[in-house]
Amino acid sequence: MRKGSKTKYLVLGILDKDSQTGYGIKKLIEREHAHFWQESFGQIYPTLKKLEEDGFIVKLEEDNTGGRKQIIYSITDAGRVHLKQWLIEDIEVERLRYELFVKVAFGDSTEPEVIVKHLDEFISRTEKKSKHAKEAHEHLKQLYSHGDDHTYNEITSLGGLRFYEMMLKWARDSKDIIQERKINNKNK
Amino acid sequence: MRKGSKTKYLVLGILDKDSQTGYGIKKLIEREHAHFWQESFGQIYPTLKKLEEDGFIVKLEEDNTGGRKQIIYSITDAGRVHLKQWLIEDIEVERLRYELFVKVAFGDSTEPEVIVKHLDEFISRTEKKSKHAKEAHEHLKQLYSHGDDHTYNEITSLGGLRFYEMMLKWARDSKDIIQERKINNKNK
DNA sequence: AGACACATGTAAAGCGTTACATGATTCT
DNA sequence: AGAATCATGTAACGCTTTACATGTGTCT
Repeated sequence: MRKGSKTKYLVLGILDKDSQTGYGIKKLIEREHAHFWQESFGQIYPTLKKLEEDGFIVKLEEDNTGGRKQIIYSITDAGRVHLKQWLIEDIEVERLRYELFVKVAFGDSTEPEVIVKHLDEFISRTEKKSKHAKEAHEHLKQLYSHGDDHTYNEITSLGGLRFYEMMLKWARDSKDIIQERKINNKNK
Repeated sequence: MRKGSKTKYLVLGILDKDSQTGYGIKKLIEREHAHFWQESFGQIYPTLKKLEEDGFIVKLEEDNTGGRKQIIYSITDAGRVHLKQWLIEDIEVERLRYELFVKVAFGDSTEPEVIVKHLDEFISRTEKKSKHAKEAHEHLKQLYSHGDDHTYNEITSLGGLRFYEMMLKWARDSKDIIQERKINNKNK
C-alpha cells in the first residue's frame, strides 16, 4: 500500500502514444495534463534513466552529431505490459492543495478587501486557463467529428474546462457574498 | 520566491479561531479543509514546537495530571501579526494531482472497461463526499440565517460542494461517452 | 546581439507521508 | 474484553522542487 511516485507511469503513458525526448515529455505534461498533474525536469530525467535500466524504454535515436543534443525514447513491450498493469490498479492519489481556499477560510483573521483581492486575481488567472482549455476541448471535439478519435483526451480536457468554469463561478459568487455581507453592510 | 511549507499558517489560522490541541487541529483540517488541503501528524507536531519557539503560539493548558495527556495551544499577538502578514501575500500554491485523470487520459493503452470501472469507483467515492459537503454547507447557511456568521466557512464549503458535484457530473458524462463510442459501437 | 526556446542533467535542500512507539479513555 | 478514538511524538525514507551548469538553434 505504499504510495510510490507516479512519474514513471506518466512517462510510460506518454511514450505509448508517441516517442519523445525528456524535454518533450515535460512540455506535453504542461500542455495536456497540467489541469490535474505536474512533473519537473528533476524527476523526468532520472526516471527516464531508471526506466531504460529496467528495460521499459529504449533510446530510439541519439542526435548528437554536431547538431543539438537530443535523446528520443521509445516504449518497449515490457514497458507496455508494466503500464497496462498499473492502469488496472486502484486509484491511490487524489490530492489537491489550493492556497486560495485556505486564505478564504481564514477571512475573519483579515479584512474582507484582502480576500476580495485574492479572488479577483484568481479570477483573472483562471479566465485565461479556462479560455485555453475551451479552445483545446473544441479542437479535440472537432477532430472526432472528422474521424480522428481522441476521446480520452477530449474527456480529460472537458474535466479541466469544467473545473475552471466551476471555479470561476464560485469565485464570482463568493465575491458577491463577501461584498454584500461584509463590505456594503459595514454601516449596520 | 521560495515556496515554503504552509503548515504553520494552517495551524495559526485555526488557532486564531479557537485554541486547540495538535490532534484537534488535525481533525479540524480533516473535517473542514479536506476538500482542498491536507496535513499529517508528522508535520503538525513539529510545526507546533517550532511555532512555540518562535513565540507565535503558547501552551495554554497542559493536562497531564493523572488524566489523558493533552496540550492546548493558543495564538499570541505575534502569531496573529504573522498570520495577517501571510494572508496579504500573493497566492503561490495551486496544485492538484488526480490519478484518475491520468488513467483516463491513457485510456487507449488499455480496455475501455478498465476506465469505466475507475469512473464507477470514483462516482461512488465522490457521492459520499458530495453528500457530506452538502450537509455541512446547509448547516453553515442555516447558522447564518440565525445570526451566527460563518460566511468564510460557508464559502469554502460551497467550493467543496460544487467541486464534488462537477466531478460527479463529469464522471457520469465521461462514462456515457466511453460507452457510446467505445463499447456499444464495437461492432462497427 | 540579445532574448528565448530547445535540450540534458545533477545536487542540495526541504517537504511530506508512513510507520512506529506509547499510553489513556470511551464505547460496544 | 476488545475496538475505536483521543493524544503526543520521532525517525526513516522517499518524493519533489529549485537552483545550477552547460550548450545549441531560432527569431527579431
